[in-house]
Amino acid sequence: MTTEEIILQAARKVFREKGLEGSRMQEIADEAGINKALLHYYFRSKDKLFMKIFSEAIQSMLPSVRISLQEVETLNQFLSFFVHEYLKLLNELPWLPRFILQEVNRNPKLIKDIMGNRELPINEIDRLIRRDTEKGLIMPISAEHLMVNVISMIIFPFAARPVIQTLIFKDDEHAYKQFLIDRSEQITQFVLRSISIQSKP
Amino acid sequence: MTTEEIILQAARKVFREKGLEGSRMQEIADEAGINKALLHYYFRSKDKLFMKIFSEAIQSMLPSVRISLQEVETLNQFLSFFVHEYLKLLNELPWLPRFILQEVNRNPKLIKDIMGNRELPINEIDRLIRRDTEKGLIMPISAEHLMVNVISMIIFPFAARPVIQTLIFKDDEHAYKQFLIDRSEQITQFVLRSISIQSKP
DNA sequence: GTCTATATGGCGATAGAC
DNA sequence: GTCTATCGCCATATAGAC
Repeated sequence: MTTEEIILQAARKVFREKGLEGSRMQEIADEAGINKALLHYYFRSKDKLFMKIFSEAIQSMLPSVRISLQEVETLNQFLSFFVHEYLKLLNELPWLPRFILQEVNRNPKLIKDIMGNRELPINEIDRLIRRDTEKGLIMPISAEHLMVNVISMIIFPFAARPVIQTLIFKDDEHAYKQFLIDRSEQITQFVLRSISIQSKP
Repeated sequence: MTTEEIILQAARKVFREKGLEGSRMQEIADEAGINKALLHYYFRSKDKLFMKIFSEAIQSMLPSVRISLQEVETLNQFLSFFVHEYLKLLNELPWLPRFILQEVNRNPKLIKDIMGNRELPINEIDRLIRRDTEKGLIMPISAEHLMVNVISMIIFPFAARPVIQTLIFKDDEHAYKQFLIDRSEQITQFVLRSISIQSKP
């Protein structure tokens, strides 16, 4: 492994845990087992090194919605797929929402700089909704509110884990882990029940 | 207004926007129109001043759930009330979720120190659910998942405003404000449709 | 490329005059 | 109580030997 890659790995770990302002170049150097000056030799400044790590994170946070939209027939299929895939990602990278929100809130320009032209294909989702509404499969609903609802339920428990764990689970870590395991199933059911036209006994 | 209150007001503004590590004592002093040394005269240290501001914020974030639980007959009533009251609070203090999450994620001990024994009355909500389930009014659902769903949908658009505004609303601020106005109605409908037993044409 | 040593600046905090 | 001046520390960044 090259020195550059060793530095990046150390920087990832430290920046994730402490953010830009909370991290020290010395700590990154220690983590990488090298000297502080080498960091500047490879990346010129702390800000430049941070931006490398941060844009990596943003990239992995933008899920392949487009792909899933193309493979899908109904809104229900799309939503099940979206929830499942997104939660799979977050279970592998549970620190992602915290890291991104922390830095973006401190410096909102970061989003535009990095995300560039990416955005959620609201129009296509809206088309799916209307098609299924006309077929009598689902109730009409605003695409924006629907997607914000779904995304909120997926991400928030990761973004606010310490608060939720204390406030709702009385700091029972095991209960919280089980909660996260059930989450995919629970969100999907919750959303589909809300938009579906049902007639249950 | 006393000097102490002037300082507190300046500190609120600066800490809210930049967090503990992002704020400078000099900036607070400038904002208050006084000298840096006076801050230390009144509050000894930056940390002590910050904790004053932060615990204020936490207190206002804990809504009067208990009160609304006592005034309520059915789960539907409770949820409508809860969503409405919470969003009313956040519309007055939209910076609250960002501020709290930012600091809590950096230092998770803060929650326990400040919130002390407070927690969401999950057991009472669970009792409400079971009562209405037996009456055939609603479907059975986990109280934890239900409340996390509701809280997520309420808070997340405030906690992640910059991201959502860019990703979903293409930075159209007017559209985002209208979205927030509709939010209370939309969340309530979304939740009640999901848990209710319906038979619609 | 990698190190040691040092420059440079900024910040929290304190001393002490008024 | 409020100010000016300054201490002491720590963090980023650079100079320069190897």
